[in-house]
Parts: sequence; structure tokens; C-alpha cells
Amino acid sequence: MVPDTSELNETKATIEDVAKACGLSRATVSRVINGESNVKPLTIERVRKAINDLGYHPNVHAQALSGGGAKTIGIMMPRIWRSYYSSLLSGIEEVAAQKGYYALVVTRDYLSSAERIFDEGRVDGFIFRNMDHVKEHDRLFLSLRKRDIPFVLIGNPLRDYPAITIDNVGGARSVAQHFAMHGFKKIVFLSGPKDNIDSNDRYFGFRIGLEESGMDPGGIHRIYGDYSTQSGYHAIQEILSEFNPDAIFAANDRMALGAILYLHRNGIHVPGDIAVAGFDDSYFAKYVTPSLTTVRQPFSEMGATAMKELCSRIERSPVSSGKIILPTRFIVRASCGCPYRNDESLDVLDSIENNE
Amino acid sequence: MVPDTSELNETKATIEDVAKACGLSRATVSRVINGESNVKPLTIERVRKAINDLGYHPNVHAQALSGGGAKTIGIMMPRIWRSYYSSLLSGIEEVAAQKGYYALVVTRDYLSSAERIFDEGRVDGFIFRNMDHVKEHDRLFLSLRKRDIPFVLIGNPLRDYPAITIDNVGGARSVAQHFAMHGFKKIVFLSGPKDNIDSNDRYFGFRIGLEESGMDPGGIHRIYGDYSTQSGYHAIQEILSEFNPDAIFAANDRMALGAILYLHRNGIHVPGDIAVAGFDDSYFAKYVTPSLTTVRQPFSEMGATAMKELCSRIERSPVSSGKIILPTRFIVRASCGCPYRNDESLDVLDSIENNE
DNA sequence: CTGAAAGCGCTTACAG
DNA sequence: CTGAAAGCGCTTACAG
Repeated sequence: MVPDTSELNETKATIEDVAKACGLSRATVSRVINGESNVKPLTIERVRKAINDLGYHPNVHAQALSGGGAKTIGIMMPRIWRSYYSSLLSGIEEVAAQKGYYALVVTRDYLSSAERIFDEGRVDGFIFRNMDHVKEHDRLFLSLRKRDIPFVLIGNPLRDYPAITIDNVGGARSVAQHFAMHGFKKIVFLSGPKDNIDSNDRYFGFRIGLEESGMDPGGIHRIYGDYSTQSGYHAIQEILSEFNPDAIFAANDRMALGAILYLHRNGIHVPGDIAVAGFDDSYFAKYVTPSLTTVRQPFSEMGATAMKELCSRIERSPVSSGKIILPTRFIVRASCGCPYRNDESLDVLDSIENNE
Repeated sequence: MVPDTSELNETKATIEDVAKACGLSRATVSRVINGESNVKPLTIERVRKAINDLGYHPNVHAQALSGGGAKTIGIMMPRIWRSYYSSLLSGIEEVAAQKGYYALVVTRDYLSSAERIFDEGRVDGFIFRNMDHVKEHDRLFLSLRKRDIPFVLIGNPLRDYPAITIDNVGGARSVAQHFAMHGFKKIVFLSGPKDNIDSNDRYFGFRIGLEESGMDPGGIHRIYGDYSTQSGYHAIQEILSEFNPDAIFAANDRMALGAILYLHRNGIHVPGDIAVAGFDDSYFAKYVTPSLTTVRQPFSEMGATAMKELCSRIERSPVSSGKIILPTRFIVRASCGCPYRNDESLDVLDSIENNE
């Protein structure tokens, strides 16, 4: 490949090597690498050829040191990994790749290490998947903003930080309308943590959906979990001792799964005795028995949108203000009592597996 | 915090700033940062104080450029994210954090971009979660080895590349012995892709386990899937038209889930009519109905071990040779026909959620 | 035990 | 359109 008579190509080629190989200066080579316009076409050719022959790749640290930025973004996520993070990541990476960015994924102590990571020059900005403990995050976000460090949140923050959100209210409203259609009266809303904004928005959407359907939302029994499967299991176990619902709407699929599991183990038929719906359309939603009626989040698109927003902030280019709200989609399956095409293998064949 | 009378601390502090602040040279500051021994204790104190006062963090690009390495490793994984990747990542990150490394996660075109990423100086080494297409990977691994670029595989490679593996044979053998105890005779092995070494090892272990239990392993019906839920569903659908098994051992949990789903939808009782076991102990394994008997992989430990191995390679320190095999653990639940403590909520409470 | 200086591999005004 | 030179923020022999 290398027709050069260089001693050994053990060591990585540098811009100096390229310059020598084509008889031009480092400055000129740098110019063609960075696609500047004022270079003679023939020169561009010569440089390109030398770059190819030598298998040269610019050293990212040198580029960063001389002002180019790290071309890396920090993806800061809680340690407890949800399966949908993969879809988020996938969307992020797709856009990142186009723009030449790479993803540094941090799940340990990401709150306390974010600023240091930036100060070390490792990243040009951050995407946070924000979670429950709003107050602790808030201090960090405030500081980042003050220091003008680019960041975007995926999820619903308390304040006006730049964020990619989904239409929680609309999704939950669809569930409510569907429940109303089924004629459910005694309804449990299985909530996430008390200060979780997504969960609260879903509750709100659910209420107005019921109201709009002419039902009394005051009758909703709201109980709390922490989004985990176990918490759903136990919350339902507890409520059943004092209340006999005909339907449960869980603020996420995991808790819905926990609920179904409890009901199943106690001989209560889903959806015959109690209907269940979730939120997320997680990987397992279609494989649960009965398959889970839920609200699909556009995770991949959320990631992609977040990355686009972050890029424009890093490049200090005109930025869309504030929050972006992405639509959700109501997915009817069997757990609500609808006649689901259980035996159509087509459904299982469906290759667009959300959150797989 | 900064009692200094500097004009503005808008801009990040550099080593020069620290040197000035404490009246020493950059060289000396560098020495205390890097923990060299030949520095006077009092000097160390002065430098430390200045560093704290200024909130100084060394620029990683400058460090890398002057020979320090990127202190970053590339985690190269297929795009199709498995939920257990999170456990892998968690183990990796834990060790990485101790050693001051960060994780660049790459899932797009990671085969073709690995060498470029290294040449750009972005990473000091790689951890690959190797997958099916052995031949394509082989070229890359060969090249990495030739170039003396540190890397470790998680999973079972064809050749003698450094790899963290699990005891597939032992795990599958346990399943076989358990199946023998149940008295199953007409057994289906639901395999992964034909050239997948993990799957082949599990088949091998399963065979010898049956043999050791005095059964004829020749009677095993081996059918193929691709590790996806759908492929399990369809493989079972197909085999049932010509064969009537009393037990199925799937090479992973997803296919086991697909199998259970098919059986369930067609009124075939699990485990009453047909028993099922899987491999992985994925997140959903304990939540499936019936809960899935399976073999647990120590994902987090695999990640941690891989990272340790990689570090010693990066540091060119004496390295354990070749492969490391980690033990698996057989997990008996209900899908094999055992009396599973379905109603013990303790089980659900079990907070050690593998692959969560 | 400490400092002056060269060097890592780039980019970017500044000249021409 | 192209090149010489300074500079980015560190580390590391080399002197002392």
C-alpha cells in the first residue's frame, strides 16, 4: 500500500510526514484536512494522495489543543441502566457520527464528575438523562449554564434548561380515553416517584383524559412505586387489600409488569378481572402475557434530537429555544382487554423492535 | 474560594497558572500531579493548595500529546444492544474509574473504525464484545495484534486472542443433568447462529451432560435461531410440526422467551407439556410466566475482568496469558417443571437483579 | 529537590 | 494560493 521508502511504518504518520511526502507545508496539509476553500485543486489532490498512502489520521489531541475541541460528548446516565437507553444511545450516535463526534458514556458519579470531565477537556458538551433527584441535579445544571458549558437534557427538568421531552400528557390521555371506552370505573394509577415530573405529567394527562370522557377523575386511586418491577408488584399487592379496581394504569412498563406478575400469581386474571396498561413500550411489552397495552416513546428520535440540539449549542449557532416535545404513540395490545391478534405471527415478526 | 487577585477566572486554569500561584515551575507542579517521589513535602503542600484554590484540572489532551495516553478505552459493541451490555459496562466502568480511564462507547461501524479511532489517539485500547461474524472480526484482530494495539474480547473468539469467556460447557452441563433428573427424553436444543462459538459450546456441554447422565445425546434435535426472540418463536413453531419434544433448552433467554410465547399462544402448557430452559438470566427471566430456568452469566464480573486485563496490556505490564474463563451459575425456576416458590414475594424482592 | 527548554502534533494569524 | 512561526498545555530528560 505504501510505495514510500520510509524506514518503518511502525509509528503513526503525522502531519509532518504527509507534508514531506507531498512536498508541501504542514499548514497546507492542515488546510485541506479542514476543507478550507482557498487551496489549489491540484494541491488538494497531492495532499489527499499522500494522506491515503500514509494512512494518516490527524491526532485528535493535537487538534483539540490547538483549539478544535475534543469532538466528544459526555453521555451522563444513571447507573441503573434501562433497556431503552440503548435506543437513546443509538439515536445519539447516529447524529454524532455525522458530525464527527464520539460518545463518552459515564454512569458512575456522573453528577460530581461532569465539570471535571469538561475542565480536563475530555468533552465539548453533555447530554444528561435526568432522573428523579431534581434538586441535586439542579446545582450542577445551574453551574453549567453559568459557565456556558453546552448541555441538553433528555427528560423533563424542573426549570427551563434545554431539554428533549415527550408528550406525556397526550400519551396518558389516550390511555384514559381507551379505558373510558372499555367502561372501567375503578381505576388505579400506579405512579412513579413523587417528584418525578414525567410520572406527574402522565397522571395529569390521565386525569384530563378521563374528565374529557365524562368520568370523575376524583375516583382515581393513585399509588406510588419507584419505576422498578418490584415496586409495581408490591404497590399492587398493597392496594388490593383495600380496593378492588377494574383497571390499572402504570406510569411505566416495568411497574405494569410487576403488577401483572402479582395478579397472575394470585389467580387474578388480566385483563378479565383487572386490565393493565403501561408506558414506554419496552422490549418485553409485546412478550408479556398478556401482551401489554402501552404508550411508545420515540427513544431513538429523542437521542437524535438531543444530539442535534447539543451540536448547535457547541457550535454556538442559532439555537432553538428551550424544550422540544416529541410525540408518543398509543399501542393497543391485549392487557387492556382488547382482542389482540395473538395468533398472528406477523406481530411477532414485526422487526421494528422498540428498545430491543 | 479564590483569594487570588486574578482578573477573571472565566477561563480554565492551566499548569502555568498553578505554577505562578505557588511560585514554582511548571515542571515541579507536573511532578506533584504525577505523584513523583522526589519532591519536598512542603512543596507538595504549596502546589496542592494552589491546585485547589484555582480548581485546576490537567488538560487531558496536553497530557496525551506529551506521552501520557488518552486515558480512554474504546468499548466496541454491536448496534443491537442486549440488556446485559449494561452490566458489562458497569463492571468495566468500575475498574476503569479506579485506574482513571473513561469509556468511549462505539456501536456504529465499530469494525471499520476501530483502527482509525486508535490512530487518532482517541483511545489506548479496546474491549470488544465479539459477535457472530468471526471472519470479519478476525482481520481486524489480526491487524491489531500485529500493530501491538491492546485489546481484549468479551466472549469466545475463534483464535487465541485475549478473551474473557464464561464456562458455557459447565452451565449447559448443569441444564442437561437437571433435564435428566426430570426424566425428559425428547429434547430440542434451540441453538444460536451456526458459527457462534458460545452456542456451540453450550451444545457441547449439553450433550456431554446428557451422556454423563446415561442418556443418548444422539436423540437431541438441534434447531437454529439467531438469538432473537422472534427466531425462537419461529424455530419452535417449525419443529413442532414434525417432532413432539418434552423439553427445550435454548442457547439464550430471548429465544427461550420466544419459544414460551409460541407454546403459550398455541395452548401448549409450560412446563406441563413441554419444559423450557434458557441461558443468560436476563432481566426478564424471573418475570416470564412461568419464570425461566436458566444459567446466569456474571456479566458485571466479565466487564471488570476485561478492563483489568486491558489495563495491564496498556501498561505493558506482565499479562496473564490468553483466555480467562469465569464460572456460570445454574438458576432453577419454574419453566423446567420444578416447584418454584411462586408466591414467595421474597423472590421478587431479590434486589440483586442481574442485567437490570 | 527544582527549573529552563525542547518536544508532542496540530491550527492559525501573518506575510508574501 | 502557500509557508514560517507562534502557540495550545502538558511531560521529561538534562542541568544544577
